[in-house]
Amino acid sequence: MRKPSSTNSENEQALHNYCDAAYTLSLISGRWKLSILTSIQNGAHRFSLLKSAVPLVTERILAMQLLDLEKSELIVKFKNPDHGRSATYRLSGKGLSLMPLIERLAIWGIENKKDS
Amino acid sequence: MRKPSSTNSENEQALHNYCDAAYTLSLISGRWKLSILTSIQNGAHRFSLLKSAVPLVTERILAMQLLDLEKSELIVKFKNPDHGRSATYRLSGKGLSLMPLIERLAIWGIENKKDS
DNA sequence: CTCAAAACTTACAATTTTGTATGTTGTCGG
DNA sequence: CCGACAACATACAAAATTGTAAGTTTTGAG
Repeated sequence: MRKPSSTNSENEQALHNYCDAAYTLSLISGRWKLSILTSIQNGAHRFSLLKSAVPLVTERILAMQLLDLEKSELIVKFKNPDHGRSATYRLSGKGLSLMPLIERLAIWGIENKKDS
Repeated sequence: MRKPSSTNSENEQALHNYCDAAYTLSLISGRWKLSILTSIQNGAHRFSLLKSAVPLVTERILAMQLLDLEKSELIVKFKNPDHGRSATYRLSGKGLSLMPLIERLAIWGIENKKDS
């Protein structure tokens, strides 16, 4: 779905090469990703659980974001070989190591959210 | 440029109400914002300085992101009343308080960037 | 005074993300 | 065996972001 050669994606690459924070940010930016990560951490390990843990997300978007997170290696998908269609999602070590940072983002948000 | 009533923006609002980290993230997501913030911190206080401090950014996008950051109150724009067209950009208190978090994002990025 | 540069603005196009609707495939309870 | 449900996939549309090109004011140097 992404063009490998467009000014847009080339700029993104270049940015990630000199701005490490922007690289990290890119892994977690995506409408529902933070909510998904915290939901998984809170025990929602299955697709249907995540669907209700993350209000308003649609199945398509949820599947996409899960795939992204998996590609970024923040989560791991375990397929149960017995049951063809049944997987569980868990945070990877990488994902876990990111959670304290996300927690700090949340704290900052609470303290600085505008009242408007 | 944003539709006030679209599923997209309504979802964003709802998300920010229950996920504080996502709120914070939304203030700094935007292709060049992190690079702009760190450049300002490093002394690039003028438009033209930022233009060269942030490689590849175009004037239009730079102006947009600066406006966004100003609206989010992460930076402050000081207009020199003597000179009509001359402003300086500084980090606000809010912006400054976010910098340590951005630094941690960068550290995580360095440690976890894939070698691929 | 004149010309170049700074600091934008405007109109437009390409790219990317998000959402809607519907279809598919396997599994499980009864 | 059968319909319901979980866990996706596909085709499409809407919205949002990013980039391109060019124009507009000041202003400062010469």
